[in-house]
Amino acid sequence: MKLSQRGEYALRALLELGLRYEPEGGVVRIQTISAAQNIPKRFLEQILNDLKTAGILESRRGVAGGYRLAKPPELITLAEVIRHIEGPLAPVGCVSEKFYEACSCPDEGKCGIRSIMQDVRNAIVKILEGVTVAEMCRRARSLSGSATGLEFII
Amino acid sequence: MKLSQRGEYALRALLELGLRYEPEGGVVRIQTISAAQNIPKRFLEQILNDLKTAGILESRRGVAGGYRLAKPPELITLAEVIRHIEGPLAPVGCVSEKFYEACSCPDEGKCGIRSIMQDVRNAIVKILEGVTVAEMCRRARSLSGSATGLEFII
DNA sequence: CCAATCTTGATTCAATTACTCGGGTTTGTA
DNA sequence: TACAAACCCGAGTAATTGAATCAAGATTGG
Repeated sequence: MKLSQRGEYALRALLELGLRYEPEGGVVRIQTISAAQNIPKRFLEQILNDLKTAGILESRRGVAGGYRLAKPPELITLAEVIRHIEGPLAPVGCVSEKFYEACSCPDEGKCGIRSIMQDVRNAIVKILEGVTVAEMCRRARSLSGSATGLEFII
Repeated sequence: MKLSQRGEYALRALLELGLRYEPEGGVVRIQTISAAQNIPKRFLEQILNDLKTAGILESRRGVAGGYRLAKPPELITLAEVIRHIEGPLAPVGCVSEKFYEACSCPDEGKCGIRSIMQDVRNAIVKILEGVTVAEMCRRARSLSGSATGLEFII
């Protein structure tokens, strides 16, 4: 029932990019994110690239290069991110909407477990589809009791 | 975010034992559960034994041996079962009540992700602590539209 | 040109998962 | 008292996944 390290790093990177996001703003270097969020740089490289192919991030190469959100943080849901990095949100394949997989039980239609896992899936999806990167940033700011959460970094 | 095969098998076995449970009833053979639920027998052996050490099942050895629930199905929650087989219900270690683990983020107290994962954990726990083996059996019976769900087996 | 940066694909290493096996111990029955 | 049917227990193993790491290559600003 756990999020992988990779998934957690992805969220942390997006939080960082969200906090630094401005509509017409620039790009943030991998190195910066890696240092701020304590994520192994080479591993983060992979993850950001992966988020880029998902259309969640965009990048600029070369000497002033880096990454930024490909769309406003209000439009990126955590469900979308986790689904791309981890796969299904559902605890068992047979209740997944986006990644359905049959299970080996005698009759899926009469499975008491399935019916419960359905509920679990719905609860998880409801939360993660309702929370955006913007909301995540809002919570981070409010917890740190500051305006941007970057006072000690800038 | 997924339940392991082992965890799923454990639930399926408990469903089977729940459907066959009577307060002063007898014991069910591994072979029977394995056949009914389509679970590799040797693997199931391990799992049932594990559930036994957790106090969820009890067993009888010898020629008329087998397993049964160690307590009435109304008293066995899915949360208890999954926690014993899988570990934490929480999607990240830093929001787990029973299996807390620090994460590598810069400040756990100010982490926007943590606050959201807290919500996810609570939603999952609320469901799984509220559902018992008895409820799982009730759902299975109601889905199969029969009294016991075992008409074709007995 | 060159140095900083992203890009890409391969590779490594360890842990976990999902089983499988061989032999042990217990127990009801004949 | 055999004996066979069951559970018990500890290893072992093959495949997969997870978490990085590495080495070049391509792009860009100055």
